[in-house]
Amino acid sequence: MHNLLSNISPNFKIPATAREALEHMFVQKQFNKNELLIEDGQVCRHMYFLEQGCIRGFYNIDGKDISQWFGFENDFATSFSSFITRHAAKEYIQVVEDSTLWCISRDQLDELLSKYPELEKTVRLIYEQYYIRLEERYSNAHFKTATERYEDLLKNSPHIIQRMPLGYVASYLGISAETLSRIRGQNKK
Amino acid sequence: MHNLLSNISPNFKIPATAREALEHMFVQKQFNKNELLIEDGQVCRHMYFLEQGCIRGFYNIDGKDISQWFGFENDFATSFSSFITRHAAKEYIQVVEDSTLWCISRDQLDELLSKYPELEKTVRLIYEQYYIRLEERYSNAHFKTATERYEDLLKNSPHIIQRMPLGYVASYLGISAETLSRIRGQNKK
DNA sequence: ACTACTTTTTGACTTTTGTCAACCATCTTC
DNA sequence: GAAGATGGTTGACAAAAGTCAAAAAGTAGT
Repeated sequence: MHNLLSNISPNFKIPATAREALEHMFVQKQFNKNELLIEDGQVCRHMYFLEQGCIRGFYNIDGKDISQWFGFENDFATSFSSFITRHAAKEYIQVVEDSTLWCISRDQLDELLSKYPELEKTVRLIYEQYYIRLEERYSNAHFKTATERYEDLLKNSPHIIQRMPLGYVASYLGISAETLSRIRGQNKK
Repeated sequence: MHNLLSNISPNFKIPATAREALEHMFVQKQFNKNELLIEDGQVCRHMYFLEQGCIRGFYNIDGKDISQWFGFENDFATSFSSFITRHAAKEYIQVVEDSTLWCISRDQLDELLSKYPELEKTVRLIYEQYYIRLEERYSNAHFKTATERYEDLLKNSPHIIQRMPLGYVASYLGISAETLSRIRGQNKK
């Protein structure tokens, strides 16, 4: 549990009262490459915190999969809208490298928040950070060309390019794998 | 103030203790068509609640403006990342129809939340809703063609098409005004 | 080290969308 | 009610990216 608390804490204060409960509710689990944490059609009942490894969320559209987001060490991840609304998810979550994750169920999180309302603020601040990230991603996708999007990613999130297969990155950028391969080829010269 | 409370309340409970303070802190203001609530480079210090009218957030890229979001009656709106981080905004907020807005400053909101921590949960729930909306918007933009995106918008948010000029809608969908005009022409047949 | 499998690259061609320019229709305003 | 704005439409052409197919490179697993 060390990692979770030590990695949330630098940015967000966790009230001492809630620390212990938090430690008890998150459970550490090990997953192997290519395992699916959730599938399209299931309700996503867990929130994950990545201690080690990486995962991705993706949609399946007409047999093609399209990466939606990537998660690395110290990120929280879940199929957010399913987790919150308790409706069936439209996405899959796949383990990309063998990973060590901490899990908490929606019910436990609710319990935690109602017992320790002083955690609400921590959660709000985390949400703010994730909202801003998503907004940034959205606006980049909006007004940049494929090449610019790739170069931005290379500059701002090189770990994505280093650790995720090209095909995953291509759909994340909203382009075909062939186009990404060509862009990358161009860039080397 | 009636509208704000009555329109938040159906979805979110506002603790009675905080009601009055909330009413005092939001100030009603009137804005005219084409006024800018904030400009690129300024810090956005206010959060707005739309009682009547509509507004949009847009980026200016190489002299072109690109709509980022639209706000209508009973929406909250601000240049979120600037409001939260207190850094300069990268976007403009423009009043599209003459509008009646309720405003609260960041400092007042902070004050409100520290005096009435029971509001944290309300804010968290509002954030969840907005996050899910943005995620939906993002994924649609990601894997649908221009025509599908237009048809989705027509189905799910016809008010946008009815109340926003075609040029604003086009950049919101990530396509040129000409392409949108052609799609719309096709659809009529 | 060899096969089987997956991922990436390359080439030829097609489709989609963008750009530029002209044109038309309102709507405002003096 | 004429003169500008503003917003929307249309056409011709150009550019960007997608598709299909095949080759090449990389990665396991035995």
